[in-house]
Amino acid sequence: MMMSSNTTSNIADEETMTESDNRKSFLISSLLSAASSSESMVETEEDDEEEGMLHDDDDDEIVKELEHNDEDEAEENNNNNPNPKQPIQLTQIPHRAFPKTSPSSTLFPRLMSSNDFSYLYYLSYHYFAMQMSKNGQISSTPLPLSHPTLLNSNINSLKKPLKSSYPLTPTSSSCSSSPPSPNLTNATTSTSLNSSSTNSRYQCDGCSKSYSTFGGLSKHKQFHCVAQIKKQFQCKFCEKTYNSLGALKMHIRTHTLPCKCKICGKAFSRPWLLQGHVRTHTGEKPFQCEICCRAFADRSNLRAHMQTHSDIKKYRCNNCSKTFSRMSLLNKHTENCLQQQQQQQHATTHSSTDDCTSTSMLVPAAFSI
DNA sequence: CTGGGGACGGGGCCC
DNA sequence: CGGGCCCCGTCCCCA
Repeated sequence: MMMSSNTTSNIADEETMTESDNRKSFLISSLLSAASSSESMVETEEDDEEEGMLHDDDDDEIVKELEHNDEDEAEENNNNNPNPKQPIQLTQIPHRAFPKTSPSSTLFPRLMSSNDFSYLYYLSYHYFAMQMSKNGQISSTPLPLSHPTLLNSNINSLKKPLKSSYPLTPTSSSCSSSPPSPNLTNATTSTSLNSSSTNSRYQCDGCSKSYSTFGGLSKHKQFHCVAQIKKQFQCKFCEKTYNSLGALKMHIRTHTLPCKCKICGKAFSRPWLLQGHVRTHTGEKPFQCEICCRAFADRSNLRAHMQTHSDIKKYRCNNCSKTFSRMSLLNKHTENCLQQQQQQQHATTHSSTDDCTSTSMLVPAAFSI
């Protein structure tokens, strides 16, 4: 069994690596194609705010608890943006780098690992800087952290000290030539701003990192601030985290189990699970096998049953080519088959290298065909 | 031990 | 955004 899980994880790792490469290639191509349009690739501050305010009007009690601070932060974001029509022309461009409706948006939630986001944001920001440079608004060369504008800033006046070691340089100075004016009249905001007249900073209240622009802060909150992301999408009942609020809500149902059977009182996470359970009481079996006319209450069970009518079953042992209707049967078989194989190998040779054969053991026939 | 069925969980997609 | 549904998967039980 251990070997089975190991081989499975090996395969999964390989697939993950290739998927990761493909995603990066996809992202790069997306960015390059978007670069062909002068308005592309630039996320607006409005977009940042919009995505930062994911759940303002959410009336789900549980989610409210999870996000009880978000509304305040969102409001603060609004206050931090005193003049939406401020100079950064990019704010008027109603375009997001990764449109929600594009195929990339369906891929996007899978990219929520910190590495992917860092990579993604780095590329998008690079293009952002290039566009700004083309427009003559900023220098395309990021200022080093030792730039005089930073050295001269009164770091001590910050609510918390600026951590200059923060890896992503876009926060440091690239847009500092024309930052939107921080709302110094807002009490909450003003406490997190640098009082320096020329280097007002926007500070993340989650991790204390500060930024020269509101956009930089928004980007940080959206993509990099672990505290923010974790708070937005982590389940309060367990350690699971999700890339979207909808996925989190769906998961939370597995804890709250809102659907209860009126007959036996058993609770389920979703209505259709309850519906299937009720069939165990009523005896209803709406799914019938077209071959033997046997009826089933569960479609998945019918599907598994259909495998019994087929000579070629879905899951195949790559070692002995025997096929199975279910993965669990294949796993059981694999254990024994692997042990037999190892015994044979041990008997014939003292070679201990059997990784390759074991790796192919768990590949389902559906994937190997 | 093997094969199959029953019951159920959970992520994702579609409307 | 939520509900319904699909699909894949697991666990348990039994013949």
